[in-house]
Amino acid sequence: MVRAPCCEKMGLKRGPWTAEEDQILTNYIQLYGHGNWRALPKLAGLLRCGKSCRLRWTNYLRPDIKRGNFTKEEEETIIKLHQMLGNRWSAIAARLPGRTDNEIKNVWHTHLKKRLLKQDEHHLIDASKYDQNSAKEAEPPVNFTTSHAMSEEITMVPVSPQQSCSDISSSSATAGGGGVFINKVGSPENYPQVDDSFWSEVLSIENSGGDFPVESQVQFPFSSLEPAGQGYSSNSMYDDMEFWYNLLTRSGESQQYPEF
DNA sequence: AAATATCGCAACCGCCAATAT
DNA sequence: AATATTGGCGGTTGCGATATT
Repeated sequence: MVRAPCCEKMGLKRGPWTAEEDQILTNYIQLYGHGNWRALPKLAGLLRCGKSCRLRWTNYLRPDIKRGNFTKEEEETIIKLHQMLGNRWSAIAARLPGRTDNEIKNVWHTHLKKRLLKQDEHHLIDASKYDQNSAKEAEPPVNFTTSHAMSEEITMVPVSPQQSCSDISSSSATAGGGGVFINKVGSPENYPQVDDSFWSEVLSIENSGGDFPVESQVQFPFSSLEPAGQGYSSNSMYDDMEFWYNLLTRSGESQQYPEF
């Protein structure tokens, strides 16, 4: 099937919105809602395509949008959620009231990603200093961690043994050969791992019904994450987002995230 | 002061899943 | 069941503002 273009280019305006257009769109939606985005511009008297109207509304005009700079707490939340969820901006935005996926995506690309890269470089430098200083005394295990789980950029960063303890606790790590190694990023098995106590608690909840309401019980969205023989169904009744949010919030109760 | 580079953000594009017919 | 339509998402681009040379 050949999909019709989103909007006829002929005669429809593109580019930045004027204050007048904003006003028309806002007034119309406040009066009639936005049942059908495709029909909306015609009904409202706007020379825009429906997609453009929807984007303008959801990213800018919606009354519940929080404007202004992101707080430190919001930035940290984005970083943590990005570690868990990768580039699922809408899922991240769902946990940041008043912030849009577009805004979060922009902040990530323009601020947070660069900041993390710089910090990774610092870690690299520190680690190399550590290696040089300690090489004469003993061979330290070469540890690696990454602060960009599931992102498009994979940065493998050697860390000192002391540092690795806290870092690895909230990252995806496997021990072996005298060192700790992070799994490759990008496949389900590389998603966040938490310690055994977390999983055993989850399993006990699942098996017993637990103290938590049904809605908040952790489910496994990926069959590859399911503990063997536990009888989990891959077609989870809850979506992935709920799973990761539960994982994040519950694991965060007892574990410290790495400092950024 | 002018030219150039970089940054930040709004908007667009193409794809896909969900829904309607 | 097949096809058409719509909404939503993530990636990318374009452009004005600001910094640097």
